[in-house]
Amino acid sequence: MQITWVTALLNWFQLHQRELPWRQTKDPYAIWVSEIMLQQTRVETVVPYYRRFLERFPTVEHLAKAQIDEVLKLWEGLGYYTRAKNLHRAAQVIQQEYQSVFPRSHSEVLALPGIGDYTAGAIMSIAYGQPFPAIDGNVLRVIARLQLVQKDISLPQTKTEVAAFLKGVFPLEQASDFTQALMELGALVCLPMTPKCTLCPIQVHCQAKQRNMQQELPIKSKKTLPKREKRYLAIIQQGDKILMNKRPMAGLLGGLWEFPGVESKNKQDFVQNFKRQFGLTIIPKVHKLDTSHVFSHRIWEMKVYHSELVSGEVTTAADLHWIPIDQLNTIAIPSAFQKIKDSLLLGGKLC
DNA sequence: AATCCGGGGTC
DNA sequence: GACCCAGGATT
Repeated sequence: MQITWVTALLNWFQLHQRELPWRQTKDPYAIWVSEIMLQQTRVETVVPYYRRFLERFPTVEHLAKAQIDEVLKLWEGLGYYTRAKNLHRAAQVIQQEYQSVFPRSHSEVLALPGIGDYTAGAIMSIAYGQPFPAIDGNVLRVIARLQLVQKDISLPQTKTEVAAFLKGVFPLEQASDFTQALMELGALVCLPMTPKCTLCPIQVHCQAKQRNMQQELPIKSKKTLPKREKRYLAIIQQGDKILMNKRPMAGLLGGLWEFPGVESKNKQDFVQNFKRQFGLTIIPKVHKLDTSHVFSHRIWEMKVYHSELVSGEVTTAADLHWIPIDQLNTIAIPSAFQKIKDSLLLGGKLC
């Protein structure tokens, strides 16, 4: 009996898997938290966030009763902040609908906010040992090469076909290891640009390698280029305090804090838009610094002005607060503004 | 099916 | 710079 590629992969995983904090548990809550953090985010980035999060919120109930602001603070710098909000909401659903016991069925897990096909499959297989495939970027790449999938992997249909293929080969007694092994192979060996085929445990089964097409696969359509946005920011100080705006919960960087700013063409436009957005009349005084921040679909080119507050009534659209400078580290500020915050802290009060 | 939603590592 | 990463929700 010839050894199957599934067995070869599982054997390789036993020998070469990394020691990761979420591999020391089968607690579905802990697995869930790790999978949400790992969405579009590298393992090394996640590890310290994961440890802090599980220490602060060791169970669903701890998370369910937390304030969203504290959850966002723990998520600060990790990005895709909707993940944190959905995690929090789902914890409350689990508390109320399931008496704080993490649901066991695929349909119930899939119905939780923030859990899609991938994460549902990952939880079902990794935590519960059930044969549901978890198809992420790693798995799509591995299978595209193994099976010579020459369709665009960003098409939903391609994912459906990969799911059907995986269901047909799923090892029923080792569902957890199989799911993790596929992703681990993609992360350590079957790399996007320069796959390490000589180290690959399933190289003899790989159709792409047989044809020397590893570099061409998978096929992925190009994403649209990010839009450039000119953004003017106001640093407004009164004594030891600085005026900060809490962004609306929905949308970009929702619920996080910013130095109040507006998209504007030029300095005059800045003052006008600022008045419209925040209800405050300001005079930009000192051009402190220029900085840019790249998002997936947007580039902010920011001009930062120390500004004088003249007058105004705060609009309901804004959520402005005077924050003591030594308490800036207690609110959730996204990476886009960290350079500005640092320059403020270094520069002291009168800059 | 297309678009929005972050941030950081790598080459 | 370009590419990618343990994707999901919305329209």
